[in-house]
Amino acid sequence: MLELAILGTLKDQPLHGYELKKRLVDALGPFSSVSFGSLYPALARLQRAGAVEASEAPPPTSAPAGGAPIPMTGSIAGEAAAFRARRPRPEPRSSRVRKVYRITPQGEALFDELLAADTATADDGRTFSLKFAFCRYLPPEARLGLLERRRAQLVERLARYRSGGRNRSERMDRYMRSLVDHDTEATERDITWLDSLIATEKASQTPKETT
Amino acid sequence: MLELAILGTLKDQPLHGYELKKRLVDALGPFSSVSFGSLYPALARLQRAGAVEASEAPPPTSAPAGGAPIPMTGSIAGEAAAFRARRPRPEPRSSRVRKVYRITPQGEALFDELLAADTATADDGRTFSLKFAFCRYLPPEARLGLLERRRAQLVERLARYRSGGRNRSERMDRYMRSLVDHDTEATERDITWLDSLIATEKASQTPKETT
DNA sequence: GGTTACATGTAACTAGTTACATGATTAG
DNA sequence: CTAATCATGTAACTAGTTACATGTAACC
Repeated sequence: MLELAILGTLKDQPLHGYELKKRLVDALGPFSSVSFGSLYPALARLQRAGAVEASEAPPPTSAPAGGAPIPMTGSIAGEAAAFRARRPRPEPRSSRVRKVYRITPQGEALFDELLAADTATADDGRTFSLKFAFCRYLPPEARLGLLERRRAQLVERLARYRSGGRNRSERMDRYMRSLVDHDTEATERDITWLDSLIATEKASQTPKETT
Repeated sequence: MLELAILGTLKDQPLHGYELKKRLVDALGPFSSVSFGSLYPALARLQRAGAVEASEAPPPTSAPAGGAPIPMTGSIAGEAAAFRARRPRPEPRSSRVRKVYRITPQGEALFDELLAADTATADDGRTFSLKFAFCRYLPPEARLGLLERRRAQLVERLARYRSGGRNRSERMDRYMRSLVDHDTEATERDITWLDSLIATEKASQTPKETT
C-alpha cells in the first residue's frame, strides 16, 4: 500500500524522498505511517519496476522556471517563514544530491491497478482510507464500487457482532462490553457516512432525469 | 500482540489451538485477526519460553469431571445444536491428538508485562483495543494510565490535524476533506468515550469522601 | 564550533499473511 | 464413500519497523 501512496503523491508533482515522506506524513499520516527505512527501498523498487524515474537534481542555480517543480525542502510556512524572510534568502536552500522522482506512464498504470484492486483480505480500514483519499482518480463507477464494498464489509461485521453475541456476552466483562458497544456505534456511523457518500455519487452520476 | 491475546484467553481456561483460534476470532475478531499460520508458531514460541505448557490430550473417554475444562470443539450452539440433539450424541466429539495449552506462572508474568508495556510507537488503535479488552487484569492505576495515554495520543492527533491544516487543505479535494472530517469526528468521539471511562475509573478508585 | 535540519540509504528485526502438506473423524 | 469439519503444522511471502551509517548545509 505504500507504493500506492507514493505513486498517488507523485502524480501531483515530482518530489525527492525526504520531501515525499513529509507529504505522506502530513497528508495521510493518520491512515498510514511511513519511515525512511521503508520509503527508500520502496522508491528503489518502483524505480526498478519502471514506475518512477529518478533524476539527480543539482542545485537549481538558475531560478526554477515554471512554478517550482522542485519544492524547496519545505518549512517555508508559518512563523518560521516570516522570521527568515527578513533576509533576502540568498538561494532557495540550494540543495545537494537529492534524487527527484517522477512518475512514469507505467507508474500511472500501476497506480490505477493498485487503486482498483479488490483487496478482499486483511482490510483494516487503512487500506480503504488510503484508496478513498485518492479516489478522485477513479472512474465514477469504480468509485461507487469501492464505497459499496466497504459498506458491505462493515455491515457484515455488525452482523457477526450480533449473531455471535449470545454465548459471548456471558464471558465479557464491562470493559469488553463497553469496547464492543463503542466499536459498534463507530461502525454504524461509518456506514451512515458511506451511505451519504454513495448517495452523492449516485446523484452526480445520474443527473439525467429531472422530471 | 498475538502473544498477549493468546495468554489473555488462556488465563480463563486451557484450550487447544483450533478452539483458541475460534475464541480469538469471535471475541477479538474486529481488533486483531489471527490465522493458523501465525497462531501455531506463536504457541510454539510461548511454549519454548515456558509461558505455556502443552499436554497431549487423549480423548476424554470418561466423562470430563469438573465442568468441562476442555471445550468440546465448539459449535454446540444455535440451530446446529437443536439438530444434533435429536440423537443422544454418543460422546462429546471424542477428540484426537489435540494439544491442550495451559498458561504457566511465567506466562502470567509475561502477560502482565505485555499488558503494562508502554507501546509508544506504531499504536494503530488495535493495540489499545486489545489491551483494553483485558484491562480487568490491570491494577486500577495502570488501567487509568492506559486510558490516559490513549487519550493523549488522540488529542495530539487532533492537534496535528488542525495545526498542519492550513497549507494542506488547499491540495485536498472533497473526498480527502470528507475523509479527514469523518476521521476527526470519530477521534473526538473516541476521546469523549475515554473521558467517560476515565471518570468512572476515578470514581471507583476514590469512593472515600462521601460528605 | 556545536546543534539542528536536510538527505539517502542498509541491516536486522517484527509481526503478521496465504498457500501448502498432512491426516483423523464424522455426517450423510 | 465422500465431503466437511477438526486439527496441527511448515514455507514462502508481505509489509512494514527501528537502529545504524554517512554526510552536507545552515543557524546562531
